[in-house]
Amino acid sequence: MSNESQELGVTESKSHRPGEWYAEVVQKAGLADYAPMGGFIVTKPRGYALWERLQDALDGWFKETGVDNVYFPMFIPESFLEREKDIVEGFDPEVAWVTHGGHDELEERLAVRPTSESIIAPFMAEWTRSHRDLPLRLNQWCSVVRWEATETKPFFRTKEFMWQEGHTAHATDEEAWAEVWTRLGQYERVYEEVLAIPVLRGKKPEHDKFPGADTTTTVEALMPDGKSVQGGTSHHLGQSFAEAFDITFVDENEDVQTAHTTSWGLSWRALGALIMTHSDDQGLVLPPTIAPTQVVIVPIWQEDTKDDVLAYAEAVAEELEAAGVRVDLDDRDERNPGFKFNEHELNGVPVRIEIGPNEAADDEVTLVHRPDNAKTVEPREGVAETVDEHLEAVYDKLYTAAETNLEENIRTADSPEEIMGTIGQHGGYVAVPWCGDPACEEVIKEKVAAEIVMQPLAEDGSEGEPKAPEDDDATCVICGEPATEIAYFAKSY
RNA sequence: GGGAUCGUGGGUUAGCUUGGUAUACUUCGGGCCUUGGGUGCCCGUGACCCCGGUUCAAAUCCGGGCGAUCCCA
Repeated sequence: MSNESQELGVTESKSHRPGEWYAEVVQKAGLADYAPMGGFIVTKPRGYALWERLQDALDGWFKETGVDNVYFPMFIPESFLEREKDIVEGFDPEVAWVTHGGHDELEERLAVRPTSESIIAPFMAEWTRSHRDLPLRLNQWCSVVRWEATETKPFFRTKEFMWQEGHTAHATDEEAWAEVWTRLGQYERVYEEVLAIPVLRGKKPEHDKFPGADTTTTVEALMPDGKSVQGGTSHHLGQSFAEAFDITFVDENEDVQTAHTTSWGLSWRALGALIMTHSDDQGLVLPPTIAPTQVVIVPIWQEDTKDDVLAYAEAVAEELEAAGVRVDLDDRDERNPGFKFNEHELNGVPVRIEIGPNEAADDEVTLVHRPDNAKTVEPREGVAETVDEHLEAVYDKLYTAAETNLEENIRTADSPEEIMGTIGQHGGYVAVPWCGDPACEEVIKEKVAAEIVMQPLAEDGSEGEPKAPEDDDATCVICGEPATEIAYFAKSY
């Protein structure tokens, strides 16, 4: 930075102080502000635009695969919430309650939804009469509130957060499983194809499932500081919700059957992962897939070249726009190019095109990649195609870097001490054979605040069995009993 | 759940130890200058987180709250 007193950009270091750095990027790149109440944020236009792109992608895939959008009230009567006991117990400590309407106390208090199973399920029950009504696939885009006392972080953990929650009912267990895998696959896809973040897919250990679920599956992303983020979850709810809320149907043989249900959700925590994964000490870095502006053109002129340069730049902008590129021509007169470079870097525009008298004279454009400042001079001819190639190259750079980080940070261990030592030293995942006893996890958790975040699955299309260790005689690294499962330990957000 | 640090114009910050008129940069508005990495000049707007206490007097000292960040469980 040429002038230390000008702190328009990011001043914190990602590697040394990730917490402060993250907070600064979020604010200075104009993604969000802190709200007056602790734990809430105000999502600004550029931040919300990211959410909208993610939403567009997922929503399109949902609709292609038989899901209809709906909207249920944000308030849930207490009596509804109580119908599924695991939900009550699971969410009780973090439910926000409405007790008054105007000046009058309500007869029955209303929960601000922490999740909507208990208000959607009764309606699914009403709407499901025969096997012909199934499968029933509903989704809603909304916010939910979980009044956690723990420390909050914009997008990663806020008391109110935006998400989508899908709720489905099926005639058979197999169909419900197929649903669980479809949605988990779509979550994996949104991370890998839109956010440029590779993920691990697996299941949560039994004691860490969604309240009331039979199985909770998850995609986990590894952050550069070595902590794991639960990127999205897809739950097989078995028949417990269907029983509690009476979701039954008459089958082909005129017998009454209980449905099998699923639910699945992905929140704006995905944006937290996005920001954390790719951004650097210059500010935000975004993959072109999700960047509100994919290309910024910065014209560089002298007094006598201004008209020519601008005309040339405008023509390039128009051509790109016509080709469907989200392009912005930054022709502000009151800023010099250096200022603009810095500003667009802070905001995470993936590709910059510099156009000055030299480019205009030689029928060229200069392209610069945001992640690594790689500079290329390309011919003006066919600029739209060239830009597409560069956008793809930027995506690949980001994905490859994240993939390398993930691959290099999955380790193994032969003892509890080694698990703790490895996580303490490197962070990341430590994969070990595990007997399945939560007490063994507790041993690690107490000492280093790392837990089992994920267990790889035996195979897709299965019923969520965890993958077994390759060695048939494997023993639990912690207690020495026979181990039939593999567990990934990590610190988590 | 426990501990630590911090809170001054929109952003960054000086002042706080030793109480007395609040410093500068930047942004923003206006004017001039002109442009290959935060350019230069002039003018203007704009702040002591909240509540209470001590005091003639509080940004400063004390207590409580709220908020932020970090560390540990």
